[in-house]
Amino acid sequence: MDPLNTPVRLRGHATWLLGQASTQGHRLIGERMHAAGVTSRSYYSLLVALAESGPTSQADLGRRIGLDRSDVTAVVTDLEERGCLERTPDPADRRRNLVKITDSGAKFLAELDKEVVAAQAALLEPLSPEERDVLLGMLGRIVEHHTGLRVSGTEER
Amino acid sequence: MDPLNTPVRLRGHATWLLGQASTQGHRLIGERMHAAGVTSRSYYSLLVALAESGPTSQADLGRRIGLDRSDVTAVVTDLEERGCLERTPDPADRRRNLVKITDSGAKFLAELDKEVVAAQAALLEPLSPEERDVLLGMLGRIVEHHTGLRVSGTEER
DNA sequence: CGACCAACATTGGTTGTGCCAACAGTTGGT
DNA sequence: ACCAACTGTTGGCACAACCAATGTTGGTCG
Repeated sequence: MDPLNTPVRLRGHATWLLGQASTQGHRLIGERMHAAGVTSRSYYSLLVALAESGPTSQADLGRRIGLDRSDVTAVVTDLEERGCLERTPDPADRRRNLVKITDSGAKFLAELDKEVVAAQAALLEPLSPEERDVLLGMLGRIVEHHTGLRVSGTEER
Repeated sequence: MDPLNTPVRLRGHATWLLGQASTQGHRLIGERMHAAGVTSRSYYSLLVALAESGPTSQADLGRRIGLDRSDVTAVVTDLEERGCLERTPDPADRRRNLVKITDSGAKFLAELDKEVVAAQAALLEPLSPEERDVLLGMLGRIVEHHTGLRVSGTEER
């Protein structure tokens, strides 16, 4: 695109700016993810959710990261083939699969995490540390307002 | 998704927050656009670009709003059938189509504009007017830094 | 002048992602 | 015994972004 001639009226809209900024962020993350051998951002989300709360069902994982059950199946299958997680039938509830992260998976997640953190820094580069906090706080409030999500950093009393 | 159990590590990342906020914005705009009889956001962008700078070629329009030439063709065709714009071969350069907005198109754009502006307000509702300015300013700097775009509000000297 | 390359609009196709529908197996409650 | 709800899986749809090939026209350079 020709950045210098973007219509003025568009550039002032929050939705447009958010979309552009989000695209840049996804681009930065996508590049680094791809270099680490992963095509989709869902892989990272799922591993994070898995590491944060022990063995769970696939449906639960999907609900937590906002991924459809069907898509969870694909990601889990792929990550299982890579040895990043184990998928075993839950003896207590035979509908479920108990998904557990492996040591190899944890190492892989650490790799991805480094890339993701680096991408954040690259994206926010033009902002000072204080400004970054302000930005994250405001974005958190917006997301919280529209989704009911309790974003961290809101417990200031 | 289950907003209450989103992994903490995800919620703190700027890319995740930006993605969520951007999604909310697109949802709000999408709903209102759909109510106004339009399916894609590109329609609005294209009309804005067209209104802002007289008759132009399709390629130019596409470059300005970041839309592929092929997609521009589809949108222009549809908008032409609705009577929102006129597409005539450029006598000076017979490769091009001269695209010009019509009165009816300008009226339609005004309608869409109302919806878009309302969507901005809805999205930023939890922020004070001053905070909105700060947010837009910071987002502008991020976009500017990663795309080379000169976002309005940066000419402070 | 002719040869060549760049730009234009159009058609058609590919990819990635989110979402929905149906299915069989399972659980818990009434 | 029945029924509603849940689980994992497969398959498909819709939409946006993007890419490739085509026929045409403009401009440039030898």
